[in-house]
Amino acid sequence: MLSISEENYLKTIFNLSDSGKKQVSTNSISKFLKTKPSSVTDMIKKLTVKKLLYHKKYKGTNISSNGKKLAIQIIRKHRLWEVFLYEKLKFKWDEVHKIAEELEHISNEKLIDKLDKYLKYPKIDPHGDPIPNKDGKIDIKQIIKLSNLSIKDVCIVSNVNDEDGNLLEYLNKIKIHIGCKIKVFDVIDFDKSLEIEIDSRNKVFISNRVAENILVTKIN
Amino acid sequence: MLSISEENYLKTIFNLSDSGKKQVSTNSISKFLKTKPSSVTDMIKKLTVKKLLYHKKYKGTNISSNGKKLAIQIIRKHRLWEVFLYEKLKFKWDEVHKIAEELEHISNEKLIDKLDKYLKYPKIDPHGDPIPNKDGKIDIKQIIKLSNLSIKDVCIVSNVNDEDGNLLEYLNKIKIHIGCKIKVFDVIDFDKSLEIEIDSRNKVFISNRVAENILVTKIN
DNA sequence: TAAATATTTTAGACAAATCTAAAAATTATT
DNA sequence: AATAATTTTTAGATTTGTCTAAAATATTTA
Repeated sequence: MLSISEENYLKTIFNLSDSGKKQVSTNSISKFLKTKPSSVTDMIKKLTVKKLLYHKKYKGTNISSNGKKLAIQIIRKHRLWEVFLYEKLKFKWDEVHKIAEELEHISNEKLIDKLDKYLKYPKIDPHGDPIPNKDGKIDIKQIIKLSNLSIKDVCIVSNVNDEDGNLLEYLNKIKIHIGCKIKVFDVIDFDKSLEIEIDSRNKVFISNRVAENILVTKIN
Repeated sequence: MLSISEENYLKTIFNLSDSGKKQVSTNSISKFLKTKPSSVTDMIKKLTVKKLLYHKKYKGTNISSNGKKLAIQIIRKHRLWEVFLYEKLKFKWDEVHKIAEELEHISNEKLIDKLDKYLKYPKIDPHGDPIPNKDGKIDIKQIIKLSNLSIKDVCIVSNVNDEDGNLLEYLNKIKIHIGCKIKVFDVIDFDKSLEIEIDSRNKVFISNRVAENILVTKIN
């Protein structure tokens, strides 16, 4: 069993290391967690003894495969709770993270399994981030243009072309933002414009030109 | 803001004092929380400084009105989470307490308000205990005989006459147990027998004699 | 490459929540 | 009422996670 502090360090190191690929510096961890570098060194020592990290003095830290497994399970819990808060309790997209930071440390495997089932095994959280399954497997999210989707496809907006102020203004008006869910209702053959529904609420038509500037991840 | 430990002590003292009526001994707290009496003394000192308890050396502890308010809010959170776990996640009646012990310490007022709304403002938890409302008010639960209810009444079993083994065996067979929900579908004029539905599942008839030996709290 | 700067670690301190052992106060027993 | 038993408190120690200040190491710059 890990303490809440240990879990937070592990999760941070996993994230900062780009899912375990890169080394992480003591300073970057301390900046992210708003603790002092000396506290980070202490915790790194502890987690290294527990074989969750690799560490060589002055050389940065790597997460071990055991550490990775644990970190992924914490992230899984975090994202499942986010879905619950957003979909069931109707929290705003930007309110869920803070609360999920607390809920993610509740440790009860059955609870998470049942929550997962209750939410119908969601693949992504309200921010569009993928939810690892029980075995820690993460569906690689492939980012594609909204214009590439077909009828009945559902996706989450992961990015928009932010070079054009007019486009941003327009997207804001029709309430398309990063993290929102879009369902394609129709693709008009004539001009490849799309009839879409945004966040299960407003249905609008958008031109192919606009759809090309919205990057999404498919979720069905 | 209270720590998890402080919250647990406060809740325990509130419960052991019979909702703030009686004095609580150091030993009884230590027995309940499985800590040493010396640890209890330390915590009592701390909570007394915070004006949540009254305490005179060697004379036992009383909860203050501020302490009572906080304790009731913790109990509210606990019981609302129990309803969520039981009704939505389909946990068993006897599994919810342990998990709610963790969830009750999540501190976010909006979360509890939204959870309350989502659960449709339940008045009792799966054990039949009343859920305080946002203002800390608790509907006094009046324990009556099941035989006193009328058509469409809904209740929670709070007690059964356990002097008769045959009765217990029968109740077990038709799955009536403490904490289960019973809806009265019909009252037969002829012999005052009842047609009831148990836990939204099995519908059965029971005699007036049986209904007189089941104590319940009305919840509608 | 030597000096300056930045990063990381060590050493020692502190607060919170617990513990053990012993002292003080209360309650029960003879 | 004196003694025994129990309860409660105090005193001092321990663990966890943090901190500051200083030392050690690494990196950058002139």
